[in-house]
Amino acid sequence: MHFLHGDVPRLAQRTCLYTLAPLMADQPARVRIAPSPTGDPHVGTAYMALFNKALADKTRGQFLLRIEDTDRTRYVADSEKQIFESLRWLGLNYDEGPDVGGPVGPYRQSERLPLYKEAAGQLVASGKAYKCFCTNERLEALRKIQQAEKSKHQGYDGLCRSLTPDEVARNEREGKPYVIRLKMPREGDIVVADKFRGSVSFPASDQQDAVLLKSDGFPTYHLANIVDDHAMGITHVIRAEEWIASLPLHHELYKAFGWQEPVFAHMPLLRNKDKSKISKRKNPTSLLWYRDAGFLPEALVNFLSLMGFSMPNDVEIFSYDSFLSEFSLDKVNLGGPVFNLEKLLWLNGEYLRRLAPEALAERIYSHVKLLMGREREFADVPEEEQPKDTFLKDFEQKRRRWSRRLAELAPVLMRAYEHQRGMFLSVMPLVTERLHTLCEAADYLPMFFVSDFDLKPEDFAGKKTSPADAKKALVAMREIVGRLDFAHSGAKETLDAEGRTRAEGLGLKVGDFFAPARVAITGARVSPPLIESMIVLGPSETLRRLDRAIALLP
RNA sequence: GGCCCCAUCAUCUAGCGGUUAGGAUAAUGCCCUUUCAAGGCAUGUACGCGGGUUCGAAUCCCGCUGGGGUCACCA
Repeated sequence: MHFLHGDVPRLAQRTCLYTLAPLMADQPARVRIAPSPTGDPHVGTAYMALFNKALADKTRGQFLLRIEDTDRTRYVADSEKQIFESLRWLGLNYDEGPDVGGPVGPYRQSERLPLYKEAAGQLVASGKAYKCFCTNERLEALRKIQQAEKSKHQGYDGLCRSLTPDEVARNEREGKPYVIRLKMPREGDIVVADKFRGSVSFPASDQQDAVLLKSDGFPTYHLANIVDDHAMGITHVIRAEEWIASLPLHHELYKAFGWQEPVFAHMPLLRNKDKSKISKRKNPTSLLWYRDAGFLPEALVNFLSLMGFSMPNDVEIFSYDSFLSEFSLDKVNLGGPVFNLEKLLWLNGEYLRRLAPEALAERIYSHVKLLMGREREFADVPEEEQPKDTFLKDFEQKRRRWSRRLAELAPVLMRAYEHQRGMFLSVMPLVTERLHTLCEAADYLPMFFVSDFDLKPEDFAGKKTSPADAKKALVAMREIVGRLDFAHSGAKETLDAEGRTRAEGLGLKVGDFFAPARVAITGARVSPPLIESMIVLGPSETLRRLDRAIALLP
């Protein structure tokens, strides 16, 4: 028998959790996300929303949205609305929330202020918390000293904890502002359960008496969070790993109130390329960015579910429903996943390619509509504001250019979709496999609806071919096209075969023969397939473009 | 720095004591090809290190190292 080290108690705890787990899995879970309306809706919020919602759906429970707007200094007016919209865009709908209501509302913390005040008062009355009159100056000075001394204990020293009732009363009479702090234990370890980790232990001596109620009467996150989670019947708190450090405080708060603590499950943090916590400077973090760039919501959700979770049999492309059928909290991988935009781009392309022409056309139409009138937003940005990462910088530049083009052409493209539906649909097969994002359609779609290319003779010359060669090829091509029956089912093969014959006759490589026509027809060297494009455009437009190019060349 | 978390290819990951360590993205090469894609095929690349436990460790334990998070009257 070997009973070594300290692993016996830990094992015992794990065993205990595991035996409880199956029982709990069948209970409907009430879960929530609690974002703050302080800026653009964050990709991390969507990530947490996904895993929370999955647990709710899996257990036939409820998923709620609560707005944590207790910080008046960081409040951003539009933010809340954008959170609603982004979650809806992603299909991560919530059962209860500020804009949909529910039985335990209000779902906005600024509307629940009396609750927190009362809760804090209750703790003061029961001796679990106390009023602290320390000034900001004192706190700052304290912090400075602690840092200078590299003191083991960082944080509030608990001075006001020992104030007599008389002193408290006098301070209050004098109108001194105060905060309410929780009395944290000072000895021993604080051990808290975490669904993924078994348990996490913190030395109590490292803890400080945290502020629960600010001097402006607003609660801190910690107080509001616990009061609301309890009042709203939250059973599982699935949140980001950055919250582990406040686990002891939350645990002590539940204890102080005498409430049952929810199951905590701390998910890994999404990371930048350098492994640091995902951030605006190093990665697009705004959900609005992903929508504007033309990512499909289902692809983004799929991608997010790949962060820390994987399906059986190496399946990587799957719907939310199939994700759900396999989902389980204990399949979550705890290593911090790097958010890899390149892979998301690939995945989005996969989704795009699986869309039927009608569906793709509709998505492109909606996307163009979304960008309409927003040209100025997509103006080039100065070098110093561009991302440092070369891949991202490059993509961002292209994305701005694409978005600008789509925004400019929005009226034309929307009219085309509405009034030339057949033509619009027949273009879809030609662009679909070239797309990774919807905005990339800017490179392939417009040529079918506008022909104002600004071309010069040099544009028709190749590496080894002259404008004169180009002219010869174009004239030959015009001849072929002029005779071609566009309506015939074999038109493509005919044109291809005749083109090859003529190329040989002219002593040109097949590629060099078709290249000038490509420029003439599509306005670019890189384009959708030439012959198919001509067929979609029809004989008169094709000839018009060829003639114009021929006229342009000497 | 204190405390806490984490650790399989460059990246996302499979693996839960016995595998030629699998898949995907990216990269490279070839094929297909009128451009660009998409697609097909192929190649290289990983169990951080050191101790245990065991007949046998990527898998279990400990230590180290590395990375990350957190140390507010912000969330």
